[in-house]
Amino acid sequence: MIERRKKPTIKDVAREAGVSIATVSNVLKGKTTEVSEPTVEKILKKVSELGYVKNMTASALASRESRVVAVVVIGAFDPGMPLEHQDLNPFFGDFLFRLEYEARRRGYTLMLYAGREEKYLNFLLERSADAAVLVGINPQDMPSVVARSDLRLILFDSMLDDRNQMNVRTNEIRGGEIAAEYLISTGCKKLGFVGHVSMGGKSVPYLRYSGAKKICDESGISIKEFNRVTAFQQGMEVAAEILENGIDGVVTAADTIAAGLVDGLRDQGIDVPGQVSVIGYDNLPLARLVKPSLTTIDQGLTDKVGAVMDLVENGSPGDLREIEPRLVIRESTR
Amino acid sequence: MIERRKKPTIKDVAREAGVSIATVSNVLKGKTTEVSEPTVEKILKKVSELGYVKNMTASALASRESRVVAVVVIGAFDPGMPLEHQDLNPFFGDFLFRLEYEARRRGYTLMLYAGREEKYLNFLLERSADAAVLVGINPQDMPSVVARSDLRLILFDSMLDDRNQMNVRTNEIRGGEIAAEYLISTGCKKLGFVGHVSMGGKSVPYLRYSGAKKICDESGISIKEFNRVTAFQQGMEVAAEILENGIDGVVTAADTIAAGLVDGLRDQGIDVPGQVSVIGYDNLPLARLVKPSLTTIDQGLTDKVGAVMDLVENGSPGDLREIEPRLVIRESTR
DNA sequence: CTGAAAGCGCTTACAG
DNA sequence: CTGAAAGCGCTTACAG
Repeated sequence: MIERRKKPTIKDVAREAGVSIATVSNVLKGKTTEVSEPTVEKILKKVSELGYVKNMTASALASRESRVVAVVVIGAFDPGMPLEHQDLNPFFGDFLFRLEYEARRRGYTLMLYAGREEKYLNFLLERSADAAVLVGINPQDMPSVVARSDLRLILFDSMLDDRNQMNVRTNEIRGGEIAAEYLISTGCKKLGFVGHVSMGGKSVPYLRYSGAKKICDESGISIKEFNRVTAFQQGMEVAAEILENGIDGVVTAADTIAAGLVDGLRDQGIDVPGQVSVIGYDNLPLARLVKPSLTTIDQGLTDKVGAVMDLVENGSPGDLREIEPRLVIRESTR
Repeated sequence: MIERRKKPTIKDVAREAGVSIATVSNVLKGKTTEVSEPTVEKILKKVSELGYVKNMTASALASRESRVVAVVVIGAFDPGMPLEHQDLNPFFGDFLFRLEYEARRRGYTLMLYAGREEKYLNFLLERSADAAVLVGINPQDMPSVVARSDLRLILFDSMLDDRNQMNVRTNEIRGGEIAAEYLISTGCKKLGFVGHVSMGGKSVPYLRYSGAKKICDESGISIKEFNRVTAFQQGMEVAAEILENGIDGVVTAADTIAAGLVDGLRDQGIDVPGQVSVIGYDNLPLARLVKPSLTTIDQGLTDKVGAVMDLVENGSPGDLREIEPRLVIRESTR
């Protein structure tokens, strides 16, 4: 590399300003009440003259505060699959960029981990983040070592209540209820639910399903579940089964599935919403964009991301922030 | 927080193993040739007994190697817009997750910056990353301070040649050529190009356009440009203009635009590809998923991400890795 | 109000 | 083959 001037350190600033590095350090972190006005001015002047920027690595080591938030997303991306067959749920990108914005606004930087389960432990332990956000984590994916470390752990959309962790999620049962209520109110007589329900009570899709089922039971309407992973393709493939079962209203666990289902139904010559109503989940940007645009459940992502950062900054073990979902009516329902 | 055992340090390992911390450090970084077999065994045993994990912050400070790669993505996300109107190009998510996988495979962690231009300078300077990947950066977005710092800079899909930086990109001109050649070979008589061409020769869309134009000129076929930002909505809105101009083959600068255009054309009762052929760019997962599925230009993302990490590890200033694009034929062309 | 000094947990010549 | 010591660039009581 080309010869370059070394980056100035706090020592350089101190020397130039004729003060000690302790004083510079105090000024830099805004403890200006403890330092006289002229000294502050002198230091700030030198800081900008020299183009000094604090070395966060050194700061983190000394203060034990890194202002880094680790984000762990498991299973969003399957390295075993060729890229062209990856079907990354756009939710993860939306979530990440939105969280990054909120984090930076508050002076934090995001570190990303998106590998497979077994290995995120080391990542969390060796990178001294102030907090870690675990997205969609299952109990079996959470090594007890992590649960016991002194890292602030924030579980996002996870079904793992533990008084040592913090949780942010949407009221998923209510989301399922809202979806079913709306379909029934628009005249649907036989409902279906498409999502990854096989994992039972601890999974998000299952909770959405159980909310929908509760409403159906109360209304004397039948609901049939179709166990499918969150992916466009899976939604598409389930279309035939929906028809065979004479279903006229479908609650899905994700907009991606719903978009696939709508396409699948259209391929079979079925009119949506004329013959079958479909309701998505998440209110992703794509929900507006597909044809017909999707009626969906907004999971309140903006609020959730804010809640995550609130907990990063001021949360206590056991804290739970549950956001209420909201129905967004578009064209895929009657 | 609950009372917890402190994390063991290299000192604890050294004490337990009865050696100096220097020896432990050597063993941990695989310099086992310099240490006797029994000592290595003894140390490794204690490491796993104590559950010792290296503190990368301290390691980075001492060695000046953080094994962190900073990723800077400008303008993918607009914080000023409400989330439900965000139209984040899924490309960014795909790119990020794919790069994360490749980085982790090689022992690196990703840090993300996705804010606005002016502020990424501090981020880059205060977080001592080993290298920074700047995605789709324009000359005016690159402060000279960054260009001059001793950070390894890798420009991705950027049009900023400088012998101090490294570059990874697709041969964009060739991509445009391939697209136009194919449309013409299938019988299209009048072409259109939709993309953000207004920035001229230094922008990626413009290069794609100029490749297409070159082929058209050689074949005596006309091509009209439609200046649109990369977004589904924009593709949709341009449909009417395409028809007014009697165009029967469209090259686009992105799959998202192409998907919007196809929907827009269908809304107007036009058959794709029967009446108008449309060709995308990027070969995103969504290109397979929309109806009709998109013929598109694969930009070789897997190769590009590999090239990025090659440069992070072994690149020299001025290095350029240019990946050749590839035509992927699906249903949106004749 | 300001500074000297110890310390954060590592790495790196260098001496033996 | 192994260890003592200095140092990375900060922060933090504490003394004056």
